[in-house]
Amino acid sequence: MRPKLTDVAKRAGVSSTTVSRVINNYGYLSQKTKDKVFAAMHDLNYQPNSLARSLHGKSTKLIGVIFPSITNPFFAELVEQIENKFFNAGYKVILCNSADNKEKERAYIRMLIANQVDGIITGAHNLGIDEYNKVGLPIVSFDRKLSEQIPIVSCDNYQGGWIATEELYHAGCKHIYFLGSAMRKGHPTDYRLNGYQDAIKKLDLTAHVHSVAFSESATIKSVSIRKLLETHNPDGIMCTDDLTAVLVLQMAQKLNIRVPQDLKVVGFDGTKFIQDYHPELSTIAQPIPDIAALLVNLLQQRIAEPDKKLSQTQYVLPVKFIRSSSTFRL
Amino acid sequence: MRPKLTDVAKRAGVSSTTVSRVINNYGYLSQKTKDKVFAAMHDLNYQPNSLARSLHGKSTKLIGVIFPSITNPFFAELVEQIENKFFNAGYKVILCNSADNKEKERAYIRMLIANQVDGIITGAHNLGIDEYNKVGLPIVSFDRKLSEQIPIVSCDNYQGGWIATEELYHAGCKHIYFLGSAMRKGHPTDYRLNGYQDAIKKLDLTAHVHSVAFSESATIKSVSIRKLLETHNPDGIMCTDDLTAVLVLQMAQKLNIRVPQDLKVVGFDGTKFIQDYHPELSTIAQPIPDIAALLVNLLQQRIAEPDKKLSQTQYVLPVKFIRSSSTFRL
DNA sequence: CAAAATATGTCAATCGTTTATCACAAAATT
DNA sequence: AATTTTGTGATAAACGATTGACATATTTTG
Repeated sequence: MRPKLTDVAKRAGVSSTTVSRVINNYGYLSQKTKDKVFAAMHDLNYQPNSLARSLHGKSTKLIGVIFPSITNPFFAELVEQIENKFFNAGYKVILCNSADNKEKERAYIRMLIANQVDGIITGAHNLGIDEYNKVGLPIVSFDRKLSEQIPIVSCDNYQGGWIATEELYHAGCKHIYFLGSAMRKGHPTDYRLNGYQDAIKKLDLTAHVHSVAFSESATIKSVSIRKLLETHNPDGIMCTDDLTAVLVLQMAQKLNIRVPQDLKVVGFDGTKFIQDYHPELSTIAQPIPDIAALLVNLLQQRIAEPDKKLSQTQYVLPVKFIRSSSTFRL
Repeated sequence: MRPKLTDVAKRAGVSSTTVSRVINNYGYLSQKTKDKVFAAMHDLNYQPNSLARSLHGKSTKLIGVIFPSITNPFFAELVEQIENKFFNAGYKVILCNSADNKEKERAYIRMLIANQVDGIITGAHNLGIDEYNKVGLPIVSFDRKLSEQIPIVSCDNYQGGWIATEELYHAGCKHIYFLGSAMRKGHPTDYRLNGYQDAIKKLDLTAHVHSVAFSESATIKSVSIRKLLETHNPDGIMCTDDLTAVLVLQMAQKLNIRVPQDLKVVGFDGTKFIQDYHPELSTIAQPIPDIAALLVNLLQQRIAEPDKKLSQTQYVLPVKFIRSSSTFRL
């Protein structure tokens, strides 16, 4: 059996009250007693049972982090940074992969509530606003409006769409296509689409929106991309994410379309992973470390003062264009 | 305040004992009472406090999953599958990224113990055997021997190293290099190296081991790879992981070395990610779904019967060679 | 119709820790 | 020498749910 507080007390030859005082560092304590107690804790390899502490009222220091998946490098990097920052702040992260599944997301939220987490960061987008509203816990959302009470952090998706389009134009493209999941109401890619559309209008070009669901497999996406490349004649494509952009580059090579001469491609996300392993791709980079830091800070604030009125509900962080050889001949 | 059991009882007009009986489904219960209680639970959006339940003796249904990082697609896919399987079995996963940091790993283990997790799956390799031995919890290890009491699951690393070498040889290579992190005692890549060395010996070739630390950044690895390609003259390289292999392909292209004509490359891991986004890479594929399933099953067994003698301590799963255009001209 | 099975309630102990209250010394300060 | 500060202990009530013991209905069954 795991040692408990009374075992430590016995071993140290003090009362259990004293041990608790040492652990929680309150009241009057002599250095001598502290040392004795710490020694006993060490000898027994004692860890206070956090269930019991939390049950009494102390917070659990547990955070639920819900994202659709972690196999997408963007989410992986974001989640890893979030996890790291929370670890440094003494929190533990329960990983929840919602897998774009409404039921799973709902089940996760129930589970998180049951486990008395201190707060939730969610980057999943399946549930309705009302469901999130009645959670009754500090929540911070990534990239999607959930309710008036829930702060949202995102990059400047609109600006990203705009810049990508403009960059393609300045690189000489006249037939610029938008490729990605379009028209899922409230979805962040919508803003990227808006940015694209407005830029196209300003540039006096025609908009071409080619839709592929974000959740489709790479193979299916590739088929759709092949069709796009073969039947239409794009000279520029802005993709709503880097992985789709990589598939475009792949297909272009297969079809002997020269990049960037005949076709220019811009991605979106700009993970460290893509920069390392697909340095040829021009992309709109989201500031992942900043996003993670802000999400974590905001949630900690909400935890500290749950009832404080939100001074701001939207936090939009700037994106950065990374120019590389998929748009620009070096 | 979150509703508690007594609130449900009050609302349903029954005793708290009855509510508990409904929740835990024991004793005699009429359908009518059950319905009333469920309705009350639903109305109040009640979730039993799992801290209290666990404190009483019920298990926490929490599992600690420790891996160095999740930005590596291999770990991401493995962790995602592990998380999924545990979710389906009613467990929650606490994500622990050890970041190849001994102190962090130690801190995580203490934290997991304090949180009364039911068990741990670890794919991190920093701590000594004795530290893992005194954890006193069901543990299953991925790819590394931790102690006699801890089952290990891994793919057949030796066989993988052997096959990769043989495939390069049969594709015509005479100067086959081993590229990866070598010589970290007890590390899984050692077995891959052994496989390589034994195959080289059997084929009457000379072994060339080029070492790059797994943990180095992509840029530093690339510098090392450039040197390898420029100063030695490999016509075949077996890499200890796919990402390193991708860097080799990148550098080969930059140096105008034709693949597979002048240089053939084999990776290791064979994630879905690499197959989708680097289909040109030949690789030794680890059976990720099987590994995940086995890890989860074994841990569940250990949790169910912690004192049962281990019938087997090593589980080695077969690897599969995936032939593609980095070794074979299509 | 008596006995057994079913259905619900009351009460109290328990899990391991926190924390408040009271008590009592010993040490430090007036 | 009297008072305050400091250090420690004993006791008990929480936290929220579980569970066993026991009591008491109501329904079913032979």
